[in-house]
Amino acid sequence: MAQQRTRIQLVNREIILSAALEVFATHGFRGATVDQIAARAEMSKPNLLYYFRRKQDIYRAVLEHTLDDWLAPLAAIDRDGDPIEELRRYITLKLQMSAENPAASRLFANEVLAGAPVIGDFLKTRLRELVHEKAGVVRAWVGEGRLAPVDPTHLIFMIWAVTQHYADFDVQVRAVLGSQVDKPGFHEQTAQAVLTIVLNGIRPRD
Amino acid sequence: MAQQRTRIQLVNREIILSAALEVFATHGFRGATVDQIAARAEMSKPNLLYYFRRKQDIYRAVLEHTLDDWLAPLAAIDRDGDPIEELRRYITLKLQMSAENPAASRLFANEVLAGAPVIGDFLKTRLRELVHEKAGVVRAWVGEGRLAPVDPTHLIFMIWAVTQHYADFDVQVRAVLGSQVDKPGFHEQTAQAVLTIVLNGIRPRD
DNA sequence: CGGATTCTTGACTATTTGGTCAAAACCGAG
DNA sequence: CTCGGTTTTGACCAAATAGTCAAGAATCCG
Repeated sequence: MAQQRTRIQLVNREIILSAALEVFATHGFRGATVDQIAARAEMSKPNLLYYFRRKQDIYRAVLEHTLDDWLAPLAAIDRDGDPIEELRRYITLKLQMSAENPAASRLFANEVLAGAPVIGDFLKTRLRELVHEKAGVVRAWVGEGRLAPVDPTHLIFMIWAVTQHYADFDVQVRAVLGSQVDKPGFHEQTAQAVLTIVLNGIRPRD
Repeated sequence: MAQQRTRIQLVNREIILSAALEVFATHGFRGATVDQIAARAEMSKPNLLYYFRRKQDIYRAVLEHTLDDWLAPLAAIDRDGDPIEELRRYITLKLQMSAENPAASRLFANEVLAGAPVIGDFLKTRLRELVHEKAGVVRAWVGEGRLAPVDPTHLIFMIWAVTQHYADFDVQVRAVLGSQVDKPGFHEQTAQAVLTIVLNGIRPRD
């Protein structure tokens, strides 16, 4: 009974996680309420608490549910590929994720803004190691003259900042750009603009 | 009596705004509590509510207190200056503000993440106008061949994203970089890295 | 079908939280 | 010092919120 998952359980846990993602992404852990999540999941609060006994449990589950996806694109950067092409792919992938799942980006933003009480360990271990590894790759590329001399870690931060900005600050972007955000081709135009600047910024000059 | 401000009032309002900035910046409006703010301001809750009658009033006051400063650097971009130098100055100034007053940056981040319920109008009017004006300046520079062909609005977004990232995601930056964040010269090194990539990214190529 | 198990929820509790109020403490001008 | 206004706070209230519980409804399995 402990680990057994019925079909209903699988379905309902998914519904809850998806509802909770939206609510936590908008208001953060402290600002979100269990009632809000239950309402969005269209079930009673006690029913929701039947699947996750505490608010914390839902929050942790949502975070874990998203953490791995988040790292995948960075992990995929290949030391043996062409530097500009690898970074183009990385930036494109991150922009795509921000566009397709902005709530995930906002969830992290809220968690980090609050001081990363839950994912602090993750940041200091797995994330840190991965960044150092990939910074090493970039550093090697720079050493071979295949990239302009750039600080590898700050380059990674910059890519995170820019790509996640379009998810986290969507409301601001909309306020400035208006309806054109929803026009087809907007994401491509954004990708084009970001790629132009960043890739030109790191392309080796002679 | 209505508008009269005694010395004590001026002092205490400052203390409250400063305490509230920290709390709202960390937990957002909904996640922050009046008790937390009162504790940080080292006064009783009723005393705090003597100066600001509602939580909303404190929040609005803190936001307004910070909004104008936030726009100043962008407003200072001068069409008649050298494009690269103007943007270097803008980026440097924004990075400096993020370093000196990270709480202000986080306050906005939280507000925008929550859907900008309070500053939504501001974003759609004053911010929008200012961005369009300065985008026009950048567009003119590009037209004159003094900058590489870049989308002006996305350039502004990119600068915001990168500069504010170091304030908003400070915890993450620290997790990855460790204690070196506190070493003297870190901010200069960051500015160097950011300026190198962005400015090279938009410098005209021939 | 029928009994055991799983799922669902109305009603409830304890705690937290935003906000009030009246009275006490404080302060500053005469 | 004294008196009027200002500031401060302990005690309180109502609403919101996390979480419980027992009992009813649905589902599964033989």
